[in-house]
Amino acid sequence: MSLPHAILTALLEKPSSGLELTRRFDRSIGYFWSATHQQIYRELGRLEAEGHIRALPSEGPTRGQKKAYEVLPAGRAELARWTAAAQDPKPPRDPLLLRLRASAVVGTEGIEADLRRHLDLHARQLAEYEEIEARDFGPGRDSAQDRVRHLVLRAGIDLETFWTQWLTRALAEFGELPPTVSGNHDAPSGDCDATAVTQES
Amino acid sequence: MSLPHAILTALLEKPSSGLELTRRFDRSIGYFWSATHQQIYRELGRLEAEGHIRALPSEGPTRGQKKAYEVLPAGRAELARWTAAAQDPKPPRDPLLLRLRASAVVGTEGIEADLRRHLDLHARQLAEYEEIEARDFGPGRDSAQDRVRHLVLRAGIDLETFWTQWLTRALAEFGELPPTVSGNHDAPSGDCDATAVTQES
DNA sequence: CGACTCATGTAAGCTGTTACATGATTTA
DNA sequence: TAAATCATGTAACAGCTTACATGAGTCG
Repeated sequence: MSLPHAILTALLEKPSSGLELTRRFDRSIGYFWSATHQQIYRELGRLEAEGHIRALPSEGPTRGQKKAYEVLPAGRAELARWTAAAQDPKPPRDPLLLRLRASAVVGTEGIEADLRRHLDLHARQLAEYEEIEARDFGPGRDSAQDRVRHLVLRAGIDLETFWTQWLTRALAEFGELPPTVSGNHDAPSGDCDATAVTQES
Repeated sequence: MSLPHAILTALLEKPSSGLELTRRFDRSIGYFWSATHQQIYRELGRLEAEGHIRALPSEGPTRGQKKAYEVLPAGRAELARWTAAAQDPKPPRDPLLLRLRASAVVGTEGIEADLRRHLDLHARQLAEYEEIEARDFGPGRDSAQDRVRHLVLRAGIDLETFWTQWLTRALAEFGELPPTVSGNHDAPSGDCDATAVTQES
């Protein structure tokens, strides 16, 4: 149940229409919670029905006409409640790590190129975050709001740093691997239970 | 489309019944792709219908009776295809970062305790991973399979390290924050557009 | 007017979650 | 034989993704 609260946060920062929200989710908020316009329109409808937001007055037909929303007191209260409520962290769901694990069984053929591509993408994202940090969080500026926001940005920077470092290490490891681990199509898969995470405990 | 491939990987490592798979997903594989038994049974049914796996022969009724599966050649081929295929990384979806961002707007009241709890949980997970590393990846052991698996474990360790460090930093920051950022219930929310990630670009 | 873009929406399908149901096996 | 546990499932629902539909304004 995070999307409605992401929208409430965005609307508190600045009342917006559905499309404006969509664009903002492509940038700042979307860095930690992405959403498509279909999701956003549906959720806006629900939030309005629940009395958490309301459409700013505007005449004219409902189709094709911009419709901006603002947060009502009930919406702000709900957001504060949700923010303070305990929530367990969920285990990450990462297809790339899954693929790597699978490649230990079916062969690493082909995955290396994608690791390189991911490294490039994460490096770009890291650069973008660092640019934002330099621009928006220079010296001075340390209201409580700024510091909390800087903390969120730091998480983004540190996460991208982790990925670039890990992927670099992975590619180095691949360079040292015998050219093809694959080809073991019906190979000694019997004893692979002696090992690791990767394996059970 | 990752769950079926996670299951194929698990079954290649060791043919199993649904419940056995569920237990293995609670441990090793689940560290990067969790799944409940309902998901697993449904997916096993589909994989069997598609001819990717088959139930190992066993007489008797279908209910309440253990039913083990093994991967067929078509399943192995599909897994190899999926592993090698390019896939874009998806932006993380992290409720905690979302809540922190929301707390910059509605006040940090209450979230600090949960940050502490998360720090504790991540520290435990980190310790668990490091135990596995010490046990399963000591010196020696460097078959190609082992090295790939160690790489996956390293990702887990590095991720948990990131979280513990970031949460520690966040809590330190909170300690220095004025006791209550909250209370700005209808406060100067007008100019918060000058700032950050957190804000648009 | 025709094509294009902006803006809001509908519908279908898939994945993941929660709650419950049922048969088989063990144990007190 | 009653209760607990193991093992396999069913059903309903919520969230996310993809594809498509429709109206309104703009520009050639």
